[in-house]
Amino acid sequence: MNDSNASVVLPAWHAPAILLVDLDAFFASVEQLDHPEWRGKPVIVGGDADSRGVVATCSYEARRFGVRSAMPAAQAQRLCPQAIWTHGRHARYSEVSRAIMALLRDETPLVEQVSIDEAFLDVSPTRVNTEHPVRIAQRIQDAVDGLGVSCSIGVGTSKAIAKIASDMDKPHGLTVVYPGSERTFLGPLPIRTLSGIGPAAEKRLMRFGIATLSDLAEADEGALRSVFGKNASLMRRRALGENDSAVQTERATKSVSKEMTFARDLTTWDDIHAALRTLSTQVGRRLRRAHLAGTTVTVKVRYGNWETHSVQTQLPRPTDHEADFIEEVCRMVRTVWNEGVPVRLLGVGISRFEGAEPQQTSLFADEHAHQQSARWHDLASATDSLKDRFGEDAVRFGHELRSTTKTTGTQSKTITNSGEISPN
DNA sequence: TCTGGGGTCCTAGGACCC
DNA sequence: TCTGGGGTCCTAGGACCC
Repeated sequence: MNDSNASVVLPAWHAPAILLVDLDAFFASVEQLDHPEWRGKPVIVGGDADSRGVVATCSYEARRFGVRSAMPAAQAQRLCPQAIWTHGRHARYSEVSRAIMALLRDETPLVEQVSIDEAFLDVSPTRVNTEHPVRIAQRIQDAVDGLGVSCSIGVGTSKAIAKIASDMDKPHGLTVVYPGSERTFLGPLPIRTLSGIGPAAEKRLMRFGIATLSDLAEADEGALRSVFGKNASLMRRRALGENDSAVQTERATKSVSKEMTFARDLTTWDDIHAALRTLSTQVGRRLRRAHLAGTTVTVKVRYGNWETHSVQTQLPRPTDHEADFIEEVCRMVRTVWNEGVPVRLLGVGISRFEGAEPQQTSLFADEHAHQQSARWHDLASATDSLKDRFGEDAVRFGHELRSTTKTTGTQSKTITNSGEISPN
């Protein structure tokens, strides 16, 4: 099933063909690309052990020590003390990712980007395009190599098969499941390999004696319904290797959020309030950058004991500005937080976007409110562009200064609420 | 060993309406 | 006066993915 020799004659492919392209240890690979001295060494991208960080990605050299994604940084440090640690440079990863996604779109417009490091491609042979899917996969793998990173590719007749196949031989694997061999390939695999089955579903399926994908394919309807609800028949079709869903080229954003775990739990309203303001401001910026305005505000609070609560409410009209939801955010947190209770994490999110553009202030709103809103809007744009040019620390409102840990001094400026900019 | 952050989707229960 | 039930919307929580 593994094929990497371009001169081999390939069996005919008269069926849908889906590729899943998965970038290998992506963040760590980009770091090794940019730091040649780190190549061949264990590299871990993630947060600090002393501030509750976790591993985002690690190089294959680090995986040999048992380090894994999402592992607490403290544990990873014990397993691999000699690892090179680095914080993520998300902008750089996005840049490399964009270059790779562009390369994939040169092969076909039918690309579904699943995440920064994964995409499905529909390369089904047609009358116009008769090229063999495996040839396309080989060319993509070479092109990605050329950019200095590597990928594993799964080729199959459905997204579920392509996804599982891409995982079978990492890194730099090319695993092909030919049409007609779907059941043989999937049948013996453990249920957990199927995307959509996590620890909870696995446990419940095991209680019904369902351990493999062939068990799942033959399982009792009622059992599947009790585990998957309305998705029961979809999951069965996936397990059978039947067509599950088409490659979707576009997906609208449904929510924008920002959350933060604190190095040490917060216990005072002053600290919580300052954090909520910072989070709300960051959400506002993201909304404006994405040209989205929403009406649902959600806050999330996780206590020191890991107990987590969320509260949501509706705004009277869609907004892309924190000034319109900061008060609600604080009010909602007050409804779940009791004085003195340690807070580990806070989150703020906006959802329910109807039109793409923020709504104009109503013509019937009073003039003062209108001017206020327009001023906020102008101020927001000015602030956003300064931060885009000079970085997140370039501009701070008075109320944000309380919660800052570091300011650059030379470039730091304060913008007052009336819109004046003054050096700190 | 002490558990991130950004998302999507589903479910159950209650409110409300007809 | 007491009763049913369907539909829809909203909220909170949780599973899951990368």
